[in-house]
Amino acid sequence: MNAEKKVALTLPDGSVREFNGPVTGMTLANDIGPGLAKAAIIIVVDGEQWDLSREIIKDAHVSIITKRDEEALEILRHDAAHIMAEAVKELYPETQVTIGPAIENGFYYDFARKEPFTPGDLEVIEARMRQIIERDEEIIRSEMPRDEAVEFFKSMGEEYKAEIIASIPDGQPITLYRQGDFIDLCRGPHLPSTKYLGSDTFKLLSIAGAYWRGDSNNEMLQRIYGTVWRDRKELKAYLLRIEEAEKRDHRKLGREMSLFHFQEEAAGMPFWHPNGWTIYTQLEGYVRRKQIEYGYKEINTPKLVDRKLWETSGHWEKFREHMYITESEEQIFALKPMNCPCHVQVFNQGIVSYRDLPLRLAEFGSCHRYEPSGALHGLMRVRSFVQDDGHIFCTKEQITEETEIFCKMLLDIYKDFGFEKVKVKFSDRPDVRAGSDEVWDEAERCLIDAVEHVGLEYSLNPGEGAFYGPKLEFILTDAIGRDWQCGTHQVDFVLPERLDANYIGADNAKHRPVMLHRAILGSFERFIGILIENYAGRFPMWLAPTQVVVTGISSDQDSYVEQVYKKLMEAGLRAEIDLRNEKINYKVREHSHAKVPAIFVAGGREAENNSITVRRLGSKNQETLDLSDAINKLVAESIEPDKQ
RNA sequence: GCCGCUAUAGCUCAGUGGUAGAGCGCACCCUUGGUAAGGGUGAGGCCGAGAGUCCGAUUCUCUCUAGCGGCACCA
Repeated sequence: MNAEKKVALTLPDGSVREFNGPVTGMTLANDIGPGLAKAAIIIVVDGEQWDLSREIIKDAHVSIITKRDEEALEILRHDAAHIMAEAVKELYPETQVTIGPAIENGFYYDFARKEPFTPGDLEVIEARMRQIIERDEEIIRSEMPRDEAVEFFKSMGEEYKAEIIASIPDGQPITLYRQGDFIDLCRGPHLPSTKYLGSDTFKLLSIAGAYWRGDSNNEMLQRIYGTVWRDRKELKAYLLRIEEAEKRDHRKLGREMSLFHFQEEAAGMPFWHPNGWTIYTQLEGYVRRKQIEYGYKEINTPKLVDRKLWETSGHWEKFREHMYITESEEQIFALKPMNCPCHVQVFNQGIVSYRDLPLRLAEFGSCHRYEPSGALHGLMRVRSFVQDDGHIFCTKEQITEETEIFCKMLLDIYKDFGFEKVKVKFSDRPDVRAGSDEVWDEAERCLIDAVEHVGLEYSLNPGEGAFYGPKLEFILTDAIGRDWQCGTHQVDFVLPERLDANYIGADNAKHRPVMLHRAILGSFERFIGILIENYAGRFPMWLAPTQVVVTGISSDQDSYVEQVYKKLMEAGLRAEIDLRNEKINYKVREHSHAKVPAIFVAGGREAENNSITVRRLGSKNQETLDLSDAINKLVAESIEPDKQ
């Protein structure tokens, strides 16, 4: 013992524990207390996560991580992936394992196997995982020289693993983890044994295809997704959360509320029903007013444009496979996939003076793009859509201010839908780009300055800018915590050049304007999809397709109900009348399911004294009001947020 | 586009090698009922499209189309 070097470990509270020689995390935990030893899963040694069984041979700052710690979930999820791989290898030995990381809410593992996995297999695999957990297999770390490791996995028929090892840079140790008969290449760290993963804290969710190494040129593997939590309660809560999200699915609500539909003959192109179109036109009117407020001029440009323009703009070369092309009298046209070239055409009419800049042109531009069939997803990814598109033509000196104004406008609009939290991603120059470094330096600086001025925090997307300029992406968070990238703001030095846009400067010479491409909603289709899910179909009064339904208790009140309906319509409300021969219970139930925000009920009493009983969606309370008061209240509530 | 699954009434779904069924919705009748389903009767289907096997296909096989879960894509 004395021959060994002493090891002093500093704990997070600053206290130091000394040991006569190398010590494992588990020994340390036991030394501190048996409770901790039981709860411990890994140890952080000088900022690096280590297995508890690994010997610490020199002085270090350490902290023991238990199941309760934030980092624990990732470890548990990663281990679940290994346990699943072990189960799959036991059940289907012909399967090759590839990679299986922890991800948000869970994990996946990609397998190479001819036979497809079925949903039934998931249950079998899950049952075997529980057995492996019960076996409480010790998870043992070891290192192996790289060539030996390659040979080792090759000899087991694990070609993919061998390929991964071969691609690990020289000098990095190859670590293996063994649990039972299963050995996997892994960076670690792992739990001390399989039992640390609770047998009722995980669930396998789905099977999906995934390309080897994420490259569509490679073969497709089978991916199994699972979710893992600290305990049974957290798991149940998560599964409930998935269910709740499914209830909000805009495709389901779109059908139930008759907002829109899709059909085979126009895949990816929505057919808007009266209810959905009401939401759409309300939204459009709102954005139109906002655009006027922020100094835009609205225009409208052709949907079908000759190929020559797309050749000049560069789209024919870069974007052709996404464009719908048609021919008429030997002329080739394309449905516009973007509005920018047309906006430059408007800018180019007549002569623009520097005094006219910045010129802000907006269009609710109807675009078509041929999206890959597998990408289509309800309203969220469509082939025909309308952008709240805008292009600002300005001088380089105006970029910062214009960007600032745009950020303020975007925040202003998002706030009206309850989206208070907005994240910003800044994408700077890509490797392949147009324009000099000086121009990029300046443009990037302008965007950052603007974002900082309005007090937004941003994260960097290195090299993700467009080839024609840097960009900002704006991400909102919906009512159930999901992020959606909607807004975008891009600097473009190239298109004005290609389409020969100029203005006359104070020096009486021609100059090239800068173009800023920008959108706030992105597309109306997608934004409405997001709104449907955000509100769970319960739209605020100003957007609700039907704002109020008026109905009677019995047919004796029919004529009064008709009077009320007439007054509601005269007040400009989107009202419906329900004179069906049904009981009030039935009608309340049905209109509640339809998510109508207000139900006006008239019985004998109300008809008698010119009042109405109001029931609001989501509440069982009823309130009887004087009819004109009730109508005034609804009218007030229906005012669009920008008019309040 | 790729892998897997799915396609039956307006919706949700059951079912069968001998051309179909439920619930809800819809229509009509009875019921006039005070806030989340009153009762009865009835009408609805080329079982996604095309081809093949078979005496016979909604059912089995293949192709296509669309949808779903992912992957890739989102310039």
